Order: sequence, then C-alpha cells, then structure tokens
Amino acid sequence: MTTPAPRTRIQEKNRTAILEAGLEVFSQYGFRGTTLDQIAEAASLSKPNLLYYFPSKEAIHTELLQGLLETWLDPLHALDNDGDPVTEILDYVHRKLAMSRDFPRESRLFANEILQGAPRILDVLQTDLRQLVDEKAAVIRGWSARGKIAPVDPHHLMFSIWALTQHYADFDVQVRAVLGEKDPFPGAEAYLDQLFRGILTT
Amino acid sequence: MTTPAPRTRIQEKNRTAILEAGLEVFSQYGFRGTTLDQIAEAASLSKPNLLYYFPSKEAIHTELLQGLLETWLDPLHALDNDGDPVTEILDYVHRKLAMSRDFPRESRLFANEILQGAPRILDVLQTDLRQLVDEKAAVIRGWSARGKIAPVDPHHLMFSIWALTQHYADFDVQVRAVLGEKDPFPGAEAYLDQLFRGILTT
DNA sequence: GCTTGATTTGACCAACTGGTCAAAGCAACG
DNA sequence: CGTTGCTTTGACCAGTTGGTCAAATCAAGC
Repeated sequence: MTTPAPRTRIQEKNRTAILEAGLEVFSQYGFRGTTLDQIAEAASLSKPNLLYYFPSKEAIHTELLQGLLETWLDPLHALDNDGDPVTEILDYVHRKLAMSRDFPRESRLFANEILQGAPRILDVLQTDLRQLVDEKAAVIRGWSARGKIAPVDPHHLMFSIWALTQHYADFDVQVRAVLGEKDPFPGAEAYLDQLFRGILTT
Repeated sequence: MTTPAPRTRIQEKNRTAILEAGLEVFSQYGFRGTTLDQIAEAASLSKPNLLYYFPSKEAIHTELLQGLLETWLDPLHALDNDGDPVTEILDYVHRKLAMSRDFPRESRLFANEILQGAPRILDVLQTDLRQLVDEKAAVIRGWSARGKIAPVDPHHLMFSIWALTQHYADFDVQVRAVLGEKDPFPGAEAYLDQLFRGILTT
C-alpha cells in the first residue's frame, strides 16, 4: 500500500532481510535500545548497505510498525454482527491467541511502542483503532441488548481479550519461568475459552 | 535489606531523587534506551553527581528492580488459604489493579524488563516467583477440589489476573486512546469483578 | 569485453554514551 | 577562624552511535 514495491529480486530479498532483522531486534530492545549495527549483523549486511535500502533507523521501524498495524487489527474486522455472538467472540479470542503464539515478536514490537507512549502511532490509535473499536463495541452492546450474551462493558471486554492473548507473547519469559518447560498454549486456549464463556453466558 | 541505609539527610534525599528519576525514565525507555543524562536531568543533578551516589547506570536499575520485586509479589503472599475463596481471589485482583492505578511506572519498568527477556531477574522468576506461584496454585486447586470455586487451571488464572490488571498500566496510552478522556479504572474494576466472578462461580 | 547502472564497502565524521578525576565548594565542629 | 570530610562540578576520555561519501565491485545488455 504505502510502500512502493521493490523492483529487483535482490532488492526485495535484502529489504525483507532487513525488516526481519529489525523485527527481531526492535521487538526485544525497543527503538532507542536498538542499534543499526545490531540490525546489520542480524541481516548479514554491512551498516552502509542497510542505509542503501532504508534512509534511516527510523524508516525501518516505521515500516515495521505500519505493516504490523494492519495485521493486528485484522482479526477484529472479522467480528461479524450476523454470526453467533458467543462463537464470534471466542473465535476472535482464538485468532488473537494464535497470533501471539505464531508472531510473538510482532506482539512485542507493538508492546514496546505502547510502553514508550506510542509516539509513532498515537494518532492511528486515536483515530482508526478507536473508530474500529467503537464500531465493534456497538455490535457487542447490541448482542447484550438483545439478550444474546450477558450484559458486559464492550470496551473492557475488548481490553481483556487483548491483555490476555498478548500476555502470552509479551510476558512469555515470565510465563515459562513459572510453568517450567510446559508449553503454555494448549492450557491457555482452554482457560480463555472457559473464562470468556463464563462472562458471556451469564 | 540488601541496601545499606544512607547516612546523612542529604544522601537520602539525593538517592531518593535519583531512584525516582530513574524509575521515570527506565520505565519509559527500558534499560538500553535510557541515558544517564536523562536521569540526571530528571533528578536535577549533574551526571558526575549521579555517579557519586550510584556506581553505574546498571546499579540504579538493579536497585529499582529489586525494590520493585518485593512490592510486586507482596499482594500474592496475602492470598489466604483460610479465607473465603472468591473473596480472597477478588481481593487479590483489586489489590493488583490498585497497584496498576497507583504505581503505573513500576508496572512498566517490570514490563520492560520482561519484554527484554528478563536478563536481570530471570533467576528470581525461576526460583522465588515460581515457588510462590506453585504454592498459591496448590491453595487454589484445593479450593476447587473442595467445591468452593469452579474447577480452574490455577496457573492460567494467575496469568490472567496479572495480564488484566497490568494491562491498564502498561497499555495505558492505548486504553486512553480508545476510551477518550474517560478514566478507565472504575469501569475496569467492575468488569474484572464480573469476569472473575463468572469463572469462579461455575 | 565494455559500458552502464545497481550494489557494496572501507574510511570517515560529529554527536552522544557511560564513566573518571582532580579540583573546587561547602557545612560543621573544634 | 581553620580544618576536615562530605558534596558538587567542569573538563575530559575512550567507545559507540546514526549517518555520509567516494570509490570499488558487480551484473547484464550491447
């Protein structure tokens, strides 16, 4: 969309490698904590070569964040007013949890940005995200009103879905420290099902 | 405990100012993203003066993290096997939520550390935290077994309490972007009450 | 094999980083 | 007062940072 498509095959390969490397490092150390040298090494390129493909450290970060936001909000778009309410919401939970399992670095990149006050995406949050959430909140409120699900605050329901699913990616280290070797995800899925079923069906 | 008490009044004042400033900056930018100059300015001290009170940037960070861990685990200690199960758990939720409201920077400092792989506290998580959690998990499992609360996975219950309460501090910016000016906390408290009551009372 | 444009790199730079140090300022006590 | 020990600071340093640039390398069409 925003990104002009890379032309040659080698450009595409290197840009991809840089973004992949950037994701790896930014998601762990945040923007300020990350150095171009780290990214360059992770991408197996020289630092000046990085800057041949991207004008600055900031540009890499921005592009990652932009690509991320689409992916991140996508599952919420799918929440369908005409589907079965409980199924719709639980499906959303499952999709979000799967994203935490399959794309934990993306989740951490996002978490880092928010923790730092979201300097680069605050406007998107205040406009696009807010609008989308309000829209879906209305859907949920409608379900409640029609007695399809228990009365719940739709915004806090949304927050709780985000918090719980992303926790397994963002706090992965802590979860594993407490759980030992055991894979958290099967248990998480069952628990979240139980938890949200509990609040949705009175 | 670990920290030898400062002697003079001026020492105490400056050490406190430095820790306060460090908390402010570390909690926003993480360890690597924070500079001594930032801390010095926030504490209204010169950089060499900082280093008169603390031997290094790392020392400030470590001391903050140590003090934090105690406070952080404290509410969990209070979970009492002999109290009323639902009340005990909901009280824990309320205490944790209050901490997010009253000490958001502490929550973010912790989040930053975990996000970066918990390099400085991984061992504490794997020993002290794990042991404490296992202990309380046994209590909860006991309550379930005796039919006092619904059968739940105690570890994931714990994770969900942490995730939900800390979300309001760590993702504060996002929450406020979505909610507008409205204070999230009264709503959060009511919602969390409803959510956990739902899963605990079948 | 030569030219042309895309790609890569070594050398370099100014600003910033965490940290040092010797000297200066200061308070209080005799 | 003068001395003594705590406190503060300006000047400084070596290493790192994001970023530049001219020159070298490379690939591909002619």
